[in-house]
Amino acid sequence: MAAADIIGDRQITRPSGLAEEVYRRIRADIMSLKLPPDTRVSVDSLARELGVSQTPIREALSMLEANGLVSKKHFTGYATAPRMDRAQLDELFEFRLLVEPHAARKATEAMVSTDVESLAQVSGEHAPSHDGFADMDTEFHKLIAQGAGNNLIADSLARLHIHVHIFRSCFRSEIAEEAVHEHDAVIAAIRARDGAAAESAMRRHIERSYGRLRDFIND
Amino acid sequence: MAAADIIGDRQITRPSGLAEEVYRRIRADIMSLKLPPDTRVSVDSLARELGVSQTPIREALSMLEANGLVSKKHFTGYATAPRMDRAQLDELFEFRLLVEPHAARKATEAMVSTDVESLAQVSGEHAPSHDGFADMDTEFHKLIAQGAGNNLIADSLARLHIHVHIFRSCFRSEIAEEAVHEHDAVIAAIRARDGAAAESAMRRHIERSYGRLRDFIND
DNA sequence: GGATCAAATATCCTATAGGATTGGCGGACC
DNA sequence: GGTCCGCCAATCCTATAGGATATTTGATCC
Repeated sequence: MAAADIIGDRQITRPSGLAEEVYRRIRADIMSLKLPPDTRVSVDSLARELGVSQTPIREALSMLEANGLVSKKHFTGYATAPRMDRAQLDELFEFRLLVEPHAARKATEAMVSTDVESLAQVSGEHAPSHDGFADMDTEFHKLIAQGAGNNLIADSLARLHIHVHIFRSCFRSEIAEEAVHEHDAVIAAIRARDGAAAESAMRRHIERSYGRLRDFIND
Repeated sequence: MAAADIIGDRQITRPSGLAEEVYRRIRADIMSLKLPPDTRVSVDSLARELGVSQTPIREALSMLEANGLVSKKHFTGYATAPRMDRAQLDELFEFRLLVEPHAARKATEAMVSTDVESLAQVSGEHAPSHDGFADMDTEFHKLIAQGAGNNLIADSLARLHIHVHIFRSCFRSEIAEEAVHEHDAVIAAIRARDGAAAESAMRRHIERSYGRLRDFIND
């Protein structure tokens, strides 16, 4: 967000620090499954590959570790977090079910019309590809969380949503159609300024999403 | 927890990594207000003070930054996070009010009797000092969150509770008495296996806690 | 006296070299 | 054939030197 006003592709300057840039890069690689779950990540290799020193790599990996995307074992190295098992999926959706419906209700009261327009823009049939839907889904939930006006909630959900994204990508689930309809139901309720309806529509969406993902796992 | 079987005081070995040890140390200094909010933190000074190289200091500070306890400004250095303002306090307690009553209800159903015993042990008049109450309060909420059996919830609340601790320490509030009674009400409800009562007792506790802290701030 | 500009300092950021430790591999032994 | 032991490679951890930048201080000018 701070380094958004770069014109060209060149590294004109690094106004926001090199470690953060590395952080974004590695996080993107994890989310795109270029670094699959439970994979060793070497500091040396990354330093050579990205053409930077080891220090920013270490800082980036430390931040990723604090966010639960990689884990460190002493004198052994870093590794991407293993794919979520059944218990973790349950915990994650219990949490989402607790927080996101409340956020939807509050967003209904707090969002101004321009916010609702932005929200409507990340729904619909615009991007039928898998990655396109994933990005739209991420943006949809992010906008609602931000619309609720609570940064703590928005940050917590963003952190968790990364793991949902990875899990879903692992199985290349093609379930965009239903989810888009459920998103639209939430948007319609917000448009109608019906907080209770938005809350229950979001609850229904998350429950259904949970059901769709749960089928992929049996542990 | 991993380095619990050390016999002597000597540094026999560091099984859990040096960066993590530095992390704990700095976090402890922040929580004890030895590093007050909005204070510059120099990497060089810390390296000299703790007698270690800069690398583990940087890793520790990166982790602290990811947890919101310090912030980094490019080419300027690290600084401890400023004290919470009114808006952040509101957000934090909205979040707690959303999550902790639910955790209390679930813990009522999930905790076994030995867990309840542990819980009862961190209440009462054992430690009337300010720091003693703070530690007991931290432990109380941690045990309930863990008792609910959801690590995500427990971790999120633990992360937030640090900020509550700092805020409270800034004002040296002497409000132990009421809070202990409220804690006891929660414990009694859990003992009676009354989930609804535990939930409402926890909600009442957090609302009251919010009211006590809100008085200190006027922004 | 207040404001502006330039030099100095302190700090971070990067890069490289060397020491310490873990995990895996091959061979010897029972 | 199974098990144990020593060696090797990979990796992390530490230390130090040098370049770049923001903040501060002081002098000069209006």
